[in-house]
Amino acid sequence: MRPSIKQIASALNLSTAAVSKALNDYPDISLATKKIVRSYVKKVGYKANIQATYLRTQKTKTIGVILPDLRNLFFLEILEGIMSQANKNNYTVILGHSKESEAKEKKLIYQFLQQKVDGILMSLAQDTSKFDHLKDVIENKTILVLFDKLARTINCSKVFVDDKKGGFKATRHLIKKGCTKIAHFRGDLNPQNSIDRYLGYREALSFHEIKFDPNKVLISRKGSIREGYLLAKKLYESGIKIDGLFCVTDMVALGAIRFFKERKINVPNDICVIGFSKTMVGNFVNPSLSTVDQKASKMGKMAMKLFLSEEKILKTEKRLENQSFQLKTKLIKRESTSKVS
Amino acid sequence: MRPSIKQIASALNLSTAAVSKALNDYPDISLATKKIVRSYVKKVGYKANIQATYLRTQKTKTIGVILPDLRNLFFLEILEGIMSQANKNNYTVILGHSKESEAKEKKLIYQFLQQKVDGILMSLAQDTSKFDHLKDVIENKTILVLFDKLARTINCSKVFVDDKKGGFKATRHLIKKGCTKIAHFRGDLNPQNSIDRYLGYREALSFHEIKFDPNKVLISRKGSIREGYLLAKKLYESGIKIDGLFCVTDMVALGAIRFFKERKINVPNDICVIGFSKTMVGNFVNPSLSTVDQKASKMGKMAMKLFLSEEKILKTEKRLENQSFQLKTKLIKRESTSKVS
DNA sequence: ATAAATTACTAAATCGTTTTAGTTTATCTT
DNA sequence: AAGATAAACTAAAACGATTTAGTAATTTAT
Repeated sequence: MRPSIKQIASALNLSTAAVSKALNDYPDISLATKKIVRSYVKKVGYKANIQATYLRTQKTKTIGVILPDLRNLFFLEILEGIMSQANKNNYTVILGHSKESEAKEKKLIYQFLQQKVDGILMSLAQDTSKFDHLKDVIENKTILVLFDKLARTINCSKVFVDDKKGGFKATRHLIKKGCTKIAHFRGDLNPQNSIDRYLGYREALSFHEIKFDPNKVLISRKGSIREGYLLAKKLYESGIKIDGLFCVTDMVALGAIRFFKERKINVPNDICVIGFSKTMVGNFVNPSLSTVDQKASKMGKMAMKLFLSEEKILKTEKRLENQSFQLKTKLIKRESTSKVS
Repeated sequence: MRPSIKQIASALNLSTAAVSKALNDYPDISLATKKIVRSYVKKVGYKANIQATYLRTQKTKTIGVILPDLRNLFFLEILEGIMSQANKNNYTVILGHSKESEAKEKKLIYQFLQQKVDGILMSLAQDTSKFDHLKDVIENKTILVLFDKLARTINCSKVFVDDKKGGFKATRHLIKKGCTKIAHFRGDLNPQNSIDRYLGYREALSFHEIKFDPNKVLISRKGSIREGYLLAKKLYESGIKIDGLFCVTDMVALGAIRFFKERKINVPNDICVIGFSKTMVGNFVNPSLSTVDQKASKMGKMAMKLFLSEEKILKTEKRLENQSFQLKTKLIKRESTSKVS
């Protein structure tokens, strides 16, 4: 077992206070003593007990991260971004998996608050509609940073992508490729992201004076490959002709492409397809999938940075002060839209 | 802020001891008092401060998980398995990302020990060659469970897959499909997994009386798509003819397939290709990739279960007692080997 | 009726730190 | 030389729980 401060103190004939102060570089300890303490501590491999430290300082140097879907590479890249920053700043990361459920999300938040994390970084679950648990976080003087799926009305730090602009870019790209009959498989009505992507789609159409046709917009609730397949089938069987398709996620796009392949409809020559999110898979499929990069890793990094800056303010001014950061999307052109127009 | 036991005690005109005992169901507290305490606690939403509890009990109800690669879906499924079990048993999960580096792995372990986790569940980094840090875990009376990439010499609980049998199954599958000139892109010489898969490959060959040809075995160090591509190219340009290929990972297989496509070599008709791991991507590519399922999610669950059982033993008998669990692999037949033989 | 046993608590120590308020010794003023 | 100042510590309380040992009050046994 590792020694405690008490044992170190008695070994060096000092008080525990002196040892603690030496380690925390207090000015009322002589340099000589500090050196003795430091070298001894190094020798025996002492590390402060975090739990004990917390009890006095109320700081755990720990953050909680809640992700709605662990099988989604987008969130994993965000996680990677958060972790690399956390590591750099010596923070420990507690992970929670809400599985897109509001109830689980709530439970995790209370677990994290009980663990006395210094902050919670999270993306909301698909079906989260009430925000009381988020308010509780703030009331507990715990820093809250939302990323990707967020609640506009909650007063906390936020990192998000310009989904509308992203939807605009994706659609414009299809138009530039010569598509004129462009369908959109949008996400559910609830999270702002899918609404914004849809709005970007509409804006691009009207900007290029293409008439909007509500029959060309279908809703994907779960954003799965299977749903993409079924929506493509539904559209095809309804007899509506299209030459371009913008999907709310890469998964939906992959499903649609699978259907088109089965019907010998050539992508991109007959129909150009573009997704959203830059999931890793998009690069391996055939044809490779054009998409809109949400800069997941950067999003994670920014989330952690916002936390750190808020933590700094909290330390000195004893109040939470949040800020938002909007990331720019980037169009990724690949084979699924590589038609020569 | 949440109330402490002290505040609850004074509100109910009891001692802190009585409240604590009531909450922990001690027999020397009357049922009446227990009921009063419990209902009051529920009303004000009291939760024990974990850090304070730890200081006395030395139990944090926290485990640390170290993964070598966050972008690898295999590990993420394991993580998912661990997390679901952890959640069910009210354990908190601290996540660490070693990025396949021994140094990072070491640092994480010491961080986790400092956090006083009850156990560490991990898969070793690619370049881990010394195991002193693992021994330190055990010496600290912290439970250690290794999964997937493990160290045979370390005396701790282990969950692993029968890689040799898996390699055997994959190779036998190719043979059954009529392949006779079967190449193998094996992993590095270091982790046991790739050695075992290779041994399975050899065993299947000799079992079916196919002569082993060392020229048909190439080494992939990083297991990346790019490497798979380059190895396929190298083999092709060396003039060695093959009709079957077993790759150490799905990624390597995808790279190889990409090369074959470029050269208009048909998979599976000219060459059957099979990977290993059942990465999610394999299902989306064209042709879909045959592979060997390592049951990642189950592996995670088992790892957590081994931890829990060890924890139980530790509690009563004050000593670590470990056990191992070997998972069976499962052959996944898909298009990349669907040749009619 | 009195001693013994049981019930239902409380006091206080403890876990490992940090930090406030002293305290001792040495040094500086004047 | 006496008081003020500074330097370098120490004692002890505090954080929020748990737990051991002890103590009243009540019940049981003889």
